[in-house]
Amino acid sequence: MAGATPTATRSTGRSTRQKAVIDAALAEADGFVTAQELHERIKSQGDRVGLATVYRFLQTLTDAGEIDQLRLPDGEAAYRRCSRGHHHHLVCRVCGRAVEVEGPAVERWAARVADAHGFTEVRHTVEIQGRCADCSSAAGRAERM
Amino acid sequence: MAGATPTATRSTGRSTRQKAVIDAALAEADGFVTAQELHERIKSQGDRVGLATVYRFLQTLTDAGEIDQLRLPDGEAAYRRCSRGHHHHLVCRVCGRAVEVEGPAVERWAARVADAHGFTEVRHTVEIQGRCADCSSAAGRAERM
DNA sequence: TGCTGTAATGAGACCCGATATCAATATTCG
DNA sequence: CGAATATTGATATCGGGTCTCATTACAGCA
Repeated sequence: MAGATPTATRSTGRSTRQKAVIDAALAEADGFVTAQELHERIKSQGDRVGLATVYRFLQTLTDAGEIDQLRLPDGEAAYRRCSRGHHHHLVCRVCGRAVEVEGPAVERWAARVADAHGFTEVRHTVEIQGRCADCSSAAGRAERM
Repeated sequence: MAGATPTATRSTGRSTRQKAVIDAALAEADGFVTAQELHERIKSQGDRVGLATVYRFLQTLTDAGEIDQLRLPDGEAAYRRCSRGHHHHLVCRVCGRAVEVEGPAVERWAARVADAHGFTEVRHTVEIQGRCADCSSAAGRAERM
């Protein structure tokens, strides 16, 4: 654990202790984490980083394209280190578990459709929500209010 | 056991003037609208419906599957009347013009991906944003402020 | 190496979307 | 018609996320 990543200097501004901590916590986090969760995680590690800084750095990383941001069903933002370039997410609306999926077909479709309508500088958002296997087999529709 | 919830048709409850107004406003709105926009729209029509009621009814309709709820990039919730015909939108990020597009290929892709991961009760959201032909030929960088 | 300009930090105020509260009101049904 | 109760709505409240601004720390320069 002590093996703090050397934190390579990125194009995200000056190198600071806080950025290194956030970066490491993000790396350790398996799956998606919200800014608040990340903040808690850091605190429980004994480190101290302001919540605002967590939000700021996550935003910076998102802008730099180094992490991926998505919205949980309730609108809260979640982040994850994105391994590859462009991909989409399949999110369980019950437990929030997310799976990264790729869709070359979708990319082509989007590009084709946009082009056909004369649109440029195109970006698209694809979110698939459902109920994952675990949440389906379990008492899925126990209570619904 | 216990009295199996009749559940029959837990429609949208009693019929009230407010629900009719919201429903009508939702029908007039072409594309997506947020709860607040809908509330404003209703007020400017001379009708009076509480904001809480707008939120409540939109939630009810969403639960009943009569409208679709999606999240705007900033996390705000937007709603759209869910017509039997499923389609998506191509939106110009400059002038806001929207074009309805269909994508059978995307539907199949989404279904296949979800199935491959064991997800059920799947729904998906696809939004394509770009700069339309008019806004491309015109001023280049008129980013919003 | 020490100094200095400036980006970065952080505690808390603040913003705003969404929900909860609860008395008053409207709707449905016997 | 009148009772039972679902619904409404003004407002309080909640919570995620951003902004402010004095303080701190990084990095380049002499």
